[in-house]
Order: sequence, then C-alpha cells, then structure tokens
Amino acid sequence: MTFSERILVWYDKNKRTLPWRGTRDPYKIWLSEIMLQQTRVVQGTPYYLKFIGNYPKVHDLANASEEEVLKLWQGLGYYSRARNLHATAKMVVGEYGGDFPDTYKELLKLKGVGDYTASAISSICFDRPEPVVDGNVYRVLARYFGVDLAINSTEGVKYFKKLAREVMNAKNIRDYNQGIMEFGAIQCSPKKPNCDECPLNKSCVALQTNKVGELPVKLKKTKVRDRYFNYVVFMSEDTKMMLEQRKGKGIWQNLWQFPLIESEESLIKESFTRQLNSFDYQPEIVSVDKFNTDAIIHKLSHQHLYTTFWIVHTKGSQQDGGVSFEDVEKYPVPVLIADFLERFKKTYFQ
DNA sequence: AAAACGGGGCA
DNA sequence: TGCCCAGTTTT
Repeated sequence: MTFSERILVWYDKNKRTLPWRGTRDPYKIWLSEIMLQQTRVVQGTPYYLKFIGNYPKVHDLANASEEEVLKLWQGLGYYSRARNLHATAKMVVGEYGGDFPDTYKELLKLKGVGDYTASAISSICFDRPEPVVDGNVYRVLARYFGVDLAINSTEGVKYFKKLAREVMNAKNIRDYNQGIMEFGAIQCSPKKPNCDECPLNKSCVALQTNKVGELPVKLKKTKVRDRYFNYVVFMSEDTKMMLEQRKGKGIWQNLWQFPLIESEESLIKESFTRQLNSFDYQPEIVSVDKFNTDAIIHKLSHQHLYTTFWIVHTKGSQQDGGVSFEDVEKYPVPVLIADFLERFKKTYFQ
C-alpha cells in the first residue's frame, strides 16, 4: 500500500464525527475552515453550530451587520477572520449570485481565504486535486519523510507544498485531504504521537531514526511585547458606562472597550488621575478607585497586557457614549473586557 | 522575510 | 512557561 492509501484506510476507520464532516456545501465547509484557522476543533465547533443556527445560508450572513457577526465571534480570537468572513459573504452573494467559486484560483481571491483554505474548499466540495498543507500535514510529512526544513521558512513552505502534491491521492482527494489532517490531529499528534499502533510506523523515517520529537522543525517565534493598559470605567450617577470602538490598526479592530490610557509601566492613582485630563470627556469626578489591585495579565500570542480597571464615578448623568449595564453585553468586546464585566456585575449589582 | 493577529489547552 | 492549533494579511 502507498502512503496515501494507508491514510485513506486509517481515515475510514478513525475519523471523528464532526458537524461539517458529511457535507459538500461550500458555505458550511468555508465557514468551518475559517473558524478552524489556528484554532482547535473543540474550540471552534460551538461557534460553527452557533453561526449555522443564526445564518443557515450565506445570504443570512451577508445580510447581518458586522457588529452582530463580531458579537457571535466574540471569544474565538483573530477577529480579522470575522470581518473578512462577513465581507466574503457579501461578495459571494453580490458578485457570485450566492454560489461560491469552485476552483482554487477563484477561491483564493476571497478575503480571508489563503492557500490552505482555497485548497480545502476546492478539494472537499468540488473534488479538485489540490493538496492541503496545514499544521497537521506539515507534521505528518516532516516526520514520515524525515524532512528537517523549517516549516515556516520560505523554502520549507515551497518544499512541503510540492511534496504534498506528489504524495496526495488525486482519485479521492476529498477524503485524503481530510484524512491526512485527521491523522495528524489524532495519530501523529504534536506531543506523544501513537507510533506503537501507527499504520505507517514501519516506513516512517522519523521513527526509524528516532527523530519524532525533533520534527517538524520550526523557526523561533518573535518575542512577546509587554503593554500596560489602564481602562477607565466611567460610571455616572445613572449607572451608565462610557464605551468606545477600537479603530485603526492593532488588536481587536472594531471591537468595543472602555476609554484606554496606555502607559510605559503600572500607574499609581495620582499619575492615573492626572492623565484623565487627556480625554475630551471631562466630567466632574467623584471618586477614582482600582477595581483590581494586582494587574490582570491578559496573554495574547505576541503581547502580554498588564491591565488595571479603574472605576471612576462621575457626577450627574453620562453624556453621549453612555451605555447602560444591560446594553453593554450586546456589544462585541475582547475576552479581557468580557471577563471584567462578569466580575464587575457580581461586585456591584449583587 | 518577518511581524501582526486571540484565546485556550496541555505537559 | 512554551508550544501548538484544519492560517492569512500586512509590513
């Protein structure tokens, strides 16, 4: 049996039941693929079900507001995926009459659809002989063929794509592509792969040369940046809070948060109070207090956010931008803000 | 070519 | 703590 035949046999016996597994509906495959980019199946699945429930057809997604889409996406991370998802839904409805393109080349033009996703959709939905190369495939190929090129180097990316094309099963690309990814996720996992019961163990180069733990090779990631966030939770006498939308570049684009003072280090109350002058909004201040004594460390893949929430009670009622506590929960916010709101609610409204 | 972009799970 | 996840886009 060839490599791809063994993958197909293994897949037939070991595949998980997943909500999108049986379908060829490009909308559903596309949605699942976008959600699973850099995201584990267990984390993405509830969101997939939620989206299909709210938007059964691509038209439903296209007709929604970005705000609503972001709210449903809240907590899944990499929010550009949600913005691109929405834009692509509108594009598919507006420019393609509601039907997704059926070739790799055309799919690649859609926002948020790169090499992997274009390959996945074209092969899974339309049987196009395009090999997928995701993190699982890199791992399986690197180990089985003993390739020590860095998977995130330009040369490595090119090499693995070519190798993937050479060893794929073009006759049943739909199952083969899903099979090799499933194989990487279940059998040839990053840590503690099950080599003892692996159908490929006799011919696996990494196993034979005792290099399973060293492959695949990946170039070092960039180091993490520390940032200091001071969120200003203005609370007026009518218990309304000031909320604003993140614009421009950077993290959490188009999501909502409290007015933010970023500093070079943790602030004491005096310096914080002084910096309140920088806002356009200048209410009469009644009190200033830290909500959390120690900074909350919110970790992103590339940033550590040392965060303090300052509760600033103000005189009178909120001007424009005031949001009641019930309404705050309707806005799409980062997990950092959502967690705070949860704790704040318990502290002040119980 | 490298950096930016989230959040969670696991040893 | 560091690594990885059905990657893509921007710099």
